[in-house]
Parts: sequence; C-alpha cells; structure tokens
Amino acid sequence: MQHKKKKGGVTIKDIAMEAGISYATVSRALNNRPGVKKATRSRVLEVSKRLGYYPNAAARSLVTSQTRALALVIPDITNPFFPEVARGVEETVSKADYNVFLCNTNWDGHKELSFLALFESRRIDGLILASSNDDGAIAEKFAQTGVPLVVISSFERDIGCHQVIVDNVWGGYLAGRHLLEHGYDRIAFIGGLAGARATTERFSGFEKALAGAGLKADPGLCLYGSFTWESGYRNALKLLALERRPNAIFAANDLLAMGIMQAADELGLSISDDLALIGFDDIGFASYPRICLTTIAQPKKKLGEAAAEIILADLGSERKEAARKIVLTPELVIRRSCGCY
Amino acid sequence: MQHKKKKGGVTIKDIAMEAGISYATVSRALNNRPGVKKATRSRVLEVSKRLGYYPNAAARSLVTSQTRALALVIPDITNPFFPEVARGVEETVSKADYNVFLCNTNWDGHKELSFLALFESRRIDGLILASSNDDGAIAEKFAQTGVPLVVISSFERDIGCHQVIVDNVWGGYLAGRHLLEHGYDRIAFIGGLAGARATTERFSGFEKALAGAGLKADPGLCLYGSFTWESGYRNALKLLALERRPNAIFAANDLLAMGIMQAADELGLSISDDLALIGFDDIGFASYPRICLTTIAQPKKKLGEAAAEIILADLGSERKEAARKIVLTPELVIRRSCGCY
DNA sequence: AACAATTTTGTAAACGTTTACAAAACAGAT
DNA sequence: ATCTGTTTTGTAAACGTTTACAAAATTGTT
Repeated sequence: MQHKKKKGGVTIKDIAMEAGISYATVSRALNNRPGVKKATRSRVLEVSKRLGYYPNAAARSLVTSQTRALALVIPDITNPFFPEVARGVEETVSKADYNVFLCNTNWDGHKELSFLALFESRRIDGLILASSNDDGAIAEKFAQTGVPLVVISSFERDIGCHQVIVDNVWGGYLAGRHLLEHGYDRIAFIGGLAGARATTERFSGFEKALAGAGLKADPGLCLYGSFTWESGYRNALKLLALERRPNAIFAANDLLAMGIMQAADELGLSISDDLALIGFDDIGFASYPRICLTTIAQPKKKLGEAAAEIILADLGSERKEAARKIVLTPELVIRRSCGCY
Repeated sequence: MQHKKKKGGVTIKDIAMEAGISYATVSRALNNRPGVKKATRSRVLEVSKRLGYYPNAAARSLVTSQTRALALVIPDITNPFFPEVARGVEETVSKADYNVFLCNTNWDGHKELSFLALFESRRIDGLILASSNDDGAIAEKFAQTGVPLVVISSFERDIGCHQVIVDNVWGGYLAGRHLLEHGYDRIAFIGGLAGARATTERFSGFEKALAGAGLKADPGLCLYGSFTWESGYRNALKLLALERRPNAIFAANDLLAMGIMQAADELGLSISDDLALIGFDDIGFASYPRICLTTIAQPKKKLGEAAAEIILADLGSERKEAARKIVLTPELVIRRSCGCY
C-alpha cells in the first residue's frame, strides 16, 4: 500500500544528513556560493545527484522573491503569427533559465484582465504583452504591478514601459506605395478590429502613400471587423459586390487577406489579374504556392527574442531600467497576389 | 528615490493587522473555511480588497505542496494542430484555476527531457505530454516523477499512465479505403518521422485497407521524413519523378500534404485529376478554398479538453486513479484533393 | 447565574529554501 | 604552543502561507 503523494521529494536537509554537514553549507555548495571547500562541494554534488535532488522552486521563490517565471500574453494562439513570436520568447528566456506561462486571451479584454490576478499571485518576474486592447488601459494596469513589462503592441498614449514594435505605419506605406506603383486607382483597405493600433497604424501608412500620389482613401472602401479570415471574407464579399469594386486591397493581416482570396475565388475573380492583394505579417502559409500572398513581413521570431532580451536585461540589472523602445522594420515581400508576375 | 523591488506585496499579516484579528483567521476567511463569523469574513474580504491583496502562490505551494500549475509538452508550436490542442487544455484547466507552462520541444528529445528538471523543480501538479519520441522512454521518465500524467500520443509499450489518443489506425484505414474506392491502384504513403507512432499507426490502417482489397503497400512508394511540409515536398518530388508514379498519396499529416500539393503544382500535375491526396489532422488551412484538402480530421480541441479533464479528475481525487484510456475517433472529411468532385 | 455545548478565534509549527551572523577549523607566523 | 587572519561551517531567522490544537467567546439550557 503506497501513499499517493510522495509529499515532497528530496530536500536540502536530506542531502545535509547524508553528507553529514549542515544544510546551509549544502545550499551554498549547490548555488556555487564562495567559501565552501572543494571537497565538500563535490561531495554535496555527488550526494545530491545520487539522491535525485531538485530544488523546490516555491521555497526558493519565497525567500528570494523571484520566481524565474514570465508570462506571455497573446490574443490568439490560433493565428500563426503568435506561436512564432512565442517561440522566439521561449527559446531566448529558457537559456537564462526562465519559464513562461502562455496566456491566450482570445481577443477578450476581460480574460486579458483576469490574468492580472495570475500574475500578482504567482509573482511572475516579468511580462510580455501583446494586448488585444489598444487604448493602453490594460497595459497600464499591468505596468502598475511593478514587474518589468514589455509590450509588443503599441498604444495611443505612452505607457512608459519597454516596447518592441514593428513600424506599422511604414509597413502600411510600403503596401500602399507598391499598389500605387502598379497603377491601381481603386484601392480598398480591410482592417482588423476597428480602432486597434495594428489597424489604424497600418492604415495611416497606407493613407500616407495615397497622399504621396495626391490621392485620398475612399471611406466607402475601408472596412473593419476582426483579425480573422472570416472577417476578411465577409468584408471582401461586400467590397466586391460594389458597383465600382476595388481593383486592389490592402489587408491589415494575412489571415484577412486569405479570407479575401477566398471571397475572390468564389466570385470567380482572379487575384492578381482582377484584384491585387497585399497582406501583413508573412505567416508561413503566405508563401505557400497556392497562396503566394504578397505581404508586409514582420520579423516575428525576432520580435519575441527582442522582447525577451529586454526583459532579461531588466531582470539582470539592479536599478530600474529606463523604458526602451525598439522599432523593427517590416519588409515588403513580393509574391503573386499583387499582380507583379 | 524609490526602491526597484517592492519586496513583496500585501500579505495576510497586513490584512490581519488592519482588521485587528489574527492572521490564521484571515487565512480561513479568505479560503472560505468553515467556522468563521460572517461579520469577520466580510470584513476580511473588504480589507483584503482595499489593500489589494493577492495570495502568494509560492508560500501557499510550500505548505500545501501543490502548485496549481500544469505543463503541456508539445513538439511543434508551429504546426497549427498543437495550438488548437493547447487551447483546449488551457480553457479547460483555467476554469479550475490551474495555469499551464507551455513547453515546446521542437521535436528534440533532448529538449523534451530537459523539461524534466523544470517539472521536478517547479513541482507541477500534472503533465500533459505530446511526445516527440515514440518508444515511450521519455514518457516513462515523466511517469516516474509521480505526477499525474496524460499522454496524448501512443507508445509501443504500455506506459501505465492516462492516455487520450485518436484512433490512428482507423484514420489510416479510412484514408486508404476512400482512395481505394476511387479506384486508384498506385497509392503512395508519405509519413512523418519514420518509426513515430503517428506514422506507423496511420500506415498500418492504410495497409489494412489495402489488404481488404487484396493489395499490398509498395515499399518503393512509402517514404518518410519529418512532419513538416518541406519533408512532404521533397518526398513528393521523389515519388512524382518515378517512372510509374503514384496516382494517389496518403500523407501522414496535413503539413506533409501541403508540401505534396506544392510539389504537384510545380510539376504541373493537378491534385485530384492527376494525383489524389488525403492528409491527416484537418488543420484550419486544410479547409481553405485554395487548398481543399481531403483529410482525416482529428478532434484537436477535444483532445486537449479530454486530457485536461482527466488531469483535473486525477488531481481532485484522493486515491491514485486507475490509468484511463480514451480513444477519440477521427473522421474523413472530403474536400477536393481526393478527386471526389 | 452557572454550566455545557458550540462556535469563533488565536498560537505555534511546518513547508524548503537563502542568508546574515557567529562559531569553529585551519593556516601561517612567531 | 600561541596568536592572528582566513577559510569553512553551523545556527537561526526569515519568506507567506496553511492547519492542528488550544483558548476564548458565544449560545442555549437549566
């Protein structure tokens, strides 16, 4: 008859007992603290290995008040963009022995906010936030917790925390300019969430490009919804049913673009011949031959890595770090959908 | 001049002080333990809210020896199959106030094993494992830790832990049978990792279907690699360069199938007319109009949910639960790629 | 008003670490 | 052998909870 719970594993005291020394010394040996005799240290190491000792993270946290855990908040694990970012984060921080709680919000501000309790309770050491909410209210709440925070989305007002973003305006500009160069005169814009920075910034770059050509965006050709392909599909259907339908569309992300493709396909319209299309993100599937989506590529993994490095640096330093802001530059990658070939 | 670290937040003692009672009572009130006066309880709640109290998870873990943290190990966060599973897990366990560490192994057995230290150290309460390694060696090591473990992949030998799997053999059979019904006589198989259960089981179902028609799988038409689309692409290229090339292919997952499509496209071969194709998983993109991949659909989210529920049940019960095994049934979903339309 | 029974509260120990400080062991010099 | 200085080790407190047990307060009964 065995107990279900081993009720705690091997502790530092067991090692001390076995090695015939005090547990303070064991702690020192295990943590490579100075002032412990070589012979003792190796004996401790030997015993600890033999007994199968693993330090109890909770106990350690309690006294050091750091958990070596981070949280990464993303709005949609189902959008290939975010797993890529997550990978960048995870790989970087794991090298420094940090682990990450992946928090998926499903674009739900309430759920996002509800993670606050998690962070507070678990006393995570740092937080990387890709907010679904763009007025910065939630981010500000997170910032108030005092843990190092880096946001990988931008906000209207300055939150005063680290920031790693890609230059959405520039990306939008690139897209607009490229479409213009092709001579399209009725260029539509399909955004994600209305008011979301990813939408508005990309749009403003797009507008800038139009302005450069002496044009203005036609409000009737600018539709919004959410960052899903269903939304792109529905809005494209509307746009393409128009009397004078657009001959080019800039989509605020690739998922939207794929929805647009779908709509065009169904209507028998040829993407690139009848309708030029540019997306944003460069998710893996964009390069797929059957898709060949021209898009504004974001350095996804890099984004995660940069955010992780900032957190790590902040965690490593004693003083409070000044808020850093890193702006990554997106690039136009030309495939078929824009009608270039 | 402010200190960087707040060095611990509001504690139970602060509340006790403020409310003028002992901290044991505060603890009881906060945890809804019986035997605390209604008035006291509400006062505690009020004070705790006013002070912004969050229980310290580490301290709590230390005494209760449970962390309310689970780990989910997956081999490839970049394969849309797994985020879907992850979502099922996360949504289910979060309702019971558990959080999850997402551990991505990149199909690397070493990395997978290295997570062991994490689990031991963090004393996670439970573990859901989609192993990249199929002989069960790693899973067995995980099982030895004594924490409730549910694997969502199958192994050659019986590991003696909970298991939630989909019937790969049946899935393979469905695929083979469907292809056979179409009259294809040279059916190839492109697997993922050779020897991986996902590969071998799906293949064995496929063989069974062939056998039912008095046929045998042609070893020359069965290629292996990894579960990525690049691998599918490369192997398809080989297959399609054959003198007597196959007229149908069963791919062990959708990513592979998409690679195969790509190869066919490049060679000017029509999927469905010149080459029938069936995948496995039913990732989101399979239903995309430009893909229209006929595939064996796995209940991805369900898989995660079921695994999570088992863990939760195990965690909830006092005695050691008998190992449960849940087998989910995959389904054939017919789209274009198999030549049905 | 006193007692028993019950409800509510408080005290203290425990969980497994880290770390300041004190104590002991050792080395080298006399 | 003794002393000094250094290295190594040990003791004890602390981190923030939970919880068994003891103590106190409250209630009901007579």
